[in-house]
Amino acid sequence: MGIAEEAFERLRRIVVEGEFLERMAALGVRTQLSPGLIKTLVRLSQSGGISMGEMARNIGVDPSYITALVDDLAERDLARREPDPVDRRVKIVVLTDEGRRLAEEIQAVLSVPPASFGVLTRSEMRQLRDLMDKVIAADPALSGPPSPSGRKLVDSG
Amino acid sequence: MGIAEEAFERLRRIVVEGEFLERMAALGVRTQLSPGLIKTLVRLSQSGGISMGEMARNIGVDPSYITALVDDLAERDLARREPDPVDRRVKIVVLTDEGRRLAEEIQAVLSVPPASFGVLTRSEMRQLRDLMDKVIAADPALSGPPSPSGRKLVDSG
DNA sequence: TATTGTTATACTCTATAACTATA
DNA sequence: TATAGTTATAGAGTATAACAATA
Repeated sequence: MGIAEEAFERLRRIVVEGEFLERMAALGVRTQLSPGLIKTLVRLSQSGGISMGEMARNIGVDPSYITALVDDLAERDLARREPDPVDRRVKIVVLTDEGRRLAEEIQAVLSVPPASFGVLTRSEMRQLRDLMDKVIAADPALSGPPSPSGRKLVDSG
Repeated sequence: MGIAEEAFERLRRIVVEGEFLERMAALGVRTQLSPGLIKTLVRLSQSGGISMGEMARNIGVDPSYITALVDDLAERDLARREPDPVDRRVKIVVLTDEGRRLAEEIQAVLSVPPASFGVLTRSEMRQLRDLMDKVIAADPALSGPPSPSGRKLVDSG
């Protein structure tokens, strides 16, 4: 196993096997939102208004399931459909104020590092963040910022 | 957002939003194994022989579902139940040779870093790995090695 | 004719409750 | 009586196929 593999294997274990998973589960319980709904909400808050189809490609599920997902969010008053001004087939999904608030709350929770991160010094954390930024910048699917600055799609599928 | 949050938020994005997810999906398609089965297989190869109940606690699902999971693995000749020598209620699940082979193959795939890791220099990758090791060592749920060296459970839940 | 979204439906994943065997 | 595992069943989560409206 090369160094890159070793490094990534650690990364993966920390995220998918560590304390983080429990936190996701707890988040689901507290918000009463399924993983799919949480993902949808977060992506919506990153893109600030995308069509049903874009969303389907974006989070990698079938369009018919987006209908169900958005129905669900709409029933909870977290999102709503708006007509596209130029193509009447298209519906744009936008977050309500409450949806945006909840999405931000969720993202905050997701960003809280596991307690074990406490062993790193500030300088090590900076190092880590900079390394991660370099990797993210090199991944076209990730390099769009999480702030609502516009598009950022897998799209080319 | 502090530096720790920034660092972890990047980590999380790389693993859960990047190329890695597609790879997991592709793995599922190729092996015809559901995420639950893959997780079970990998955990089994890490512990080399645990009871149904331990497994349920270990991967965090209901015991009844472990029955279904192991039934499925057994049908595919990837695992089998063996009687516990001291408690006749207990069944020990062990991988077959083919199961072990497949589990190793899966772990190898999971460890392949995304292409974007290529932007890191060797020294940066070493830095990254060492930082991750430090974090893992501080997380009691993670600090058991993935090699088949015995137990390693969440257990205290 | 092709595309966006929806509906109806079915299949997969997972949990709850009741049960059997053993302790 | 309590615990390990199983069975039967029900509920989420998600996809496929057929459809309506618009392009």
